[in-house]
Amino acid sequence: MKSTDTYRKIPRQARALASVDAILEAAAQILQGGDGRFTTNAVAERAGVSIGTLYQYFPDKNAILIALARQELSLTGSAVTDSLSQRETGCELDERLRLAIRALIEGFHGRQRTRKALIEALIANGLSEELTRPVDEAMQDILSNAPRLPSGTIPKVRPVTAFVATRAIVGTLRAAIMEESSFIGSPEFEDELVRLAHTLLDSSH
Amino acid sequence: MKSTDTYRKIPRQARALASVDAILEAAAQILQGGDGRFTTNAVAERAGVSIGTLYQYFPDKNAILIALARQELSLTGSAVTDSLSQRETGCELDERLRLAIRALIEGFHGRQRTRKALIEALIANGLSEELTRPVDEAMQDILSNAPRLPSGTIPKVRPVTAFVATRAIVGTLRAAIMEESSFIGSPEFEDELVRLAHTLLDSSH
Amino acid sequence: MKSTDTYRKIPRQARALASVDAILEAAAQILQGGDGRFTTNAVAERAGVSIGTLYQYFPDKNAILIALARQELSLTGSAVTDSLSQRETGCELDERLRLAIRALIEGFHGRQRTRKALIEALIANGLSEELTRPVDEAMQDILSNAPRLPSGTIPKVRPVTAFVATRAIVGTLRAAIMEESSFIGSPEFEDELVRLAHTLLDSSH
Amino acid sequence: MKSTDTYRKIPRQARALASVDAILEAAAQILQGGDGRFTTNAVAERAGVSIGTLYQYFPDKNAILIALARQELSLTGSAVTDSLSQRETGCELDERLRLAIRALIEGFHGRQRTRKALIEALIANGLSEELTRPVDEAMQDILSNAPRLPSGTIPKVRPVTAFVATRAIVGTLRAAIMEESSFIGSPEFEDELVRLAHTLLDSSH
DNA sequence: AATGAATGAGCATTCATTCAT
DNA sequence: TATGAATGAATGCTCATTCAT
Repeated sequence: MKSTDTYRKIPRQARALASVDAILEAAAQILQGGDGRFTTNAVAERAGVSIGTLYQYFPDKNAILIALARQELSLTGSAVTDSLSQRETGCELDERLRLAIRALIEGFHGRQRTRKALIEALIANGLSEELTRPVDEAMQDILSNAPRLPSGTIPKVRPVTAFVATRAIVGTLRAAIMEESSFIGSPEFEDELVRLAHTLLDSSH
Repeated sequence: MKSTDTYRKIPRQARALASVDAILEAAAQILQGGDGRFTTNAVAERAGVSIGTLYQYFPDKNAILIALARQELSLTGSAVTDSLSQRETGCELDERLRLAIRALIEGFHGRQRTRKALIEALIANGLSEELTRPVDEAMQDILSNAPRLPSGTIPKVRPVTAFVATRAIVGTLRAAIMEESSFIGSPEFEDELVRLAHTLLDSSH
Repeated sequence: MKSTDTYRKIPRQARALASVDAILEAAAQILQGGDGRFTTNAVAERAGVSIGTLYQYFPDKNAILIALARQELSLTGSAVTDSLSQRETGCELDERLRLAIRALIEGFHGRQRTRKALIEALIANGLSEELTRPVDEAMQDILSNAPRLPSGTIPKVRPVTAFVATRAIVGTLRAAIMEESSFIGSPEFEDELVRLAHTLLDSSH
Repeated sequence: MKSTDTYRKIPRQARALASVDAILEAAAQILQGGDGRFTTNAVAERAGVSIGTLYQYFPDKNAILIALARQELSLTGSAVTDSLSQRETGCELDERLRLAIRALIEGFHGRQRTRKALIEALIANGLSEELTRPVDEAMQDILSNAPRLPSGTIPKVRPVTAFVATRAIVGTLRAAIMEESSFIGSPEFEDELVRLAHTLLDSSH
């Protein structure tokens, strides 16, 4: 039922690349539509591609979902770790943290309806781990490569703490998306999340 | 698309009540099974009841899911608000908060696999709001009936803060369940959540 | 599939009669409603009677339909033949014919929606002969007991002619009902049908 | 409830056309069979086609019925109007009328059992208007394009008259089919209908 | 007699996937 | 490579009818 390989064949030619892109874009659009119409045939049709071609590049329906999820969420993870691993001297810890949170919010912000549908679709197809994995990886990354405190010491963060902190933040963001909350764009929302994030670092005291 | 009424007819005879219970129990078991076998026919069969009987009490498939969700999660919400609204003199704020968190964790704790599957099924069937609603109601409840601070003043909690706080806690719990994390039973987990919860009350400073 | 006996048991007690009446009335009402909700359970419920009781008096669903059809259409046939067989001297043939047509129209006129639904239901349940039979019987009746012409001779009407004449008239009425035509109440409509009926008698020239 | 579009997709390949034909032919045969077995699965099976293929070309069960009805009755309407609109000089009015009636009868004549079942099926599925529509259109056509009288004047036919005339004729034909009457093939039957039809034209006197 | 809970065969429809062209 | 016709297992749901109470 689960597809381990995302792509059936690596598309080499320009034409093939265009097809894959069209398929993913079509998938995103249909997801955005919101009606329960996310079928392989519908995706192919919207992509202007035959259903046969679709199956040339994706072994099954889930593969499309996974590919789309990776595309949509990859920025997110890297943006956060990038922000956190910045080592420019002038950059205060507080500021770096805020930037990371901001990157995270922005990552989740765009194409909100698509993301909501994507999350639902992933879960509906038994691929919820596909959602938690990147979060966990980011967390591991942060833990092993944590930003130094002003004192220069590396904070010792317990696994539980890390778990709760990451899930709390991502869970809040996910809830905001799923409930189509208008908070998500506001500065107060960012403030609250930053405050939440401090929990992570303050726990080492 | 959505089923507003959970039950089609109120069961009067003992026989009927037994049927409804059997159906819900069968639903829980099948969900627990984890295969994508949650079909009305499968539920009826496992309940030892005909498909017709099933539909005598539930207007459609979703209604079963909703009824099960309410049964499984109702304790949760009320347990929390009960804990929070305790006004025994000797009971410190900290203690009350901890009790509320504990109630929440315990509500989510039992039958973990069933709950995970239930959550997935609710989302897969477009009923994700059924998950957020009780949380939101609890939040409203807390907001309008907040525990007094030691000083005797009622803390003014902004909506954003309340939103973030509730979603952070529930999001963490949900993640713990979905990832089948072993943290969920540990005291440290509870500690971390309590610390998180303080964020809500401390925001009025 | 077809029910030859309309009633399972002849209701003797007042209570039983009331039940039967209630059931037929409920059936008529539901038919009138027009939504495809004509189910035995729905009829029983509307009649304020249990489904078991319904089956005490009607062997199957079709029996209800047939009983209702006979009740609704019996007047029609007899009214026509009554009109046609009047032998009062002062009554001109033309006048008698008009009265017969009028009786027919009036028979079809009331409870138009119910009749339409009844016709549809009868056909849908393979009971279309239940509709044609009374017409045919009336025709036989007329043929063997035709009104005398002014000259005192009995007109010789060929079977084909009788067939066409009766079907033309009833067919027109039925169409008017099925199409919910507003013509059905107008005097011109009556005039036209009378003219049509003359075909029958004039054919013997 | 009603299917406005008869076809879901227009068949392009020869294979597809063959499928559609097979489905319609199978539908006709099953209808002819007379058992209440007109199910989509039965049609597909008899057509030697998978149920999926059936639904590729027909949006729902009713669409099959409608398509079949149009195929079976289309000739009818056009044949009549063709006959009526003939303007060859040598052709008398009487003759043209007779030809029209003959076309109508022939249209209804063939495959009598299929037609009976088709009519029943249309009505049973709430598509009775599908039966009256072509008649009404033909009537409108005749009204606006009536054959000239010998005198050269265009007869003014009142709507009621047209209604009664068309319904009388079609109603008679329908009755003949539904009752499986043997009259339908006889010359006398045609004569009677022609006489009936004269009613329409003679009404302008 | 009346009740109403239970039954289950049966049906319309969907959609991921294949494969001949 | 691309196409799209074909597949068919699978599913949600209805409703006439029975029978224990």
